[in-house]
Amino acid sequence: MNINYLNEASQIFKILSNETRLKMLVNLENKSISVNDLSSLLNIEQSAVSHQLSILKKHQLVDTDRVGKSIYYRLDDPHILDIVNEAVQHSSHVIRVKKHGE
Amino acid sequence: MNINYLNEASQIFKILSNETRLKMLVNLENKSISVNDLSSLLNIEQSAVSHQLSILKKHQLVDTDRVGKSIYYRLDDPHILDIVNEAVQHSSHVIRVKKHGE
DNA sequence: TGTACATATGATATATTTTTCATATGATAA
DNA sequence: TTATCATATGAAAAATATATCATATGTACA
Repeated sequence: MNINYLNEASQIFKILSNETRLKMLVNLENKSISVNDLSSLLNIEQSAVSHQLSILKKHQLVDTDRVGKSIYYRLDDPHILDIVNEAVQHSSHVIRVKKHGE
Repeated sequence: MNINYLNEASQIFKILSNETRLKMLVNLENKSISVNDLSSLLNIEQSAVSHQLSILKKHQLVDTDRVGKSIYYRLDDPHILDIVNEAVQHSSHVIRVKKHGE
């Protein structure tokens, strides 16, 4: 394991450690969504959504396009979802093991 | 993407979002290490090490064996390193792209 | 131009994490 | 046994992250 990137890796995990941001990324998997739409979709107020999106954008996980008055967000780096997937699989596995004592 | 596990996934990412804990997991990849040894290895005081290890243990990423007076920690779920690896690869890729504008 | 809509941003409040300090617990060996 | 070493733990302090509120910015359209 290349230990030099552990600091960067921890940054990535920090970004992914927030359920709201995860939901955003997953929802953006195959389409762009405007800030307002994300806000109502996730049931989180606009300002909070903007703040979180700015974090994702700062770290180049998403990028934006303006369409009229709206800003549409889209994944900038779909590979990030592979990491999310690994974690989801890990979770579902752990939960299965707990339930059935495999 | 199975959206039901996003909460659990965010928990995992929360654990992995701390560089100290990442270093611990990576160092434990192929051997057990005592608390004291981890403390001097990572240059972090014993109490802080114990606190972090207890988090890892609570989430079943590590487990312990007592040897004499020492407690040795070992990975309980090596699969977690696959997730770390994905993130490390992501980081090194992003950094390469930044440097060379691939 | 001015009004409304969509989003961003800064400051502050709130919540969560991490470290530190003091001390407890548990095992070994004299 | 008791002195010492190794680790754990609880409480408080320090550091970070997140949400909220007020308001600024930018665009479209009457």
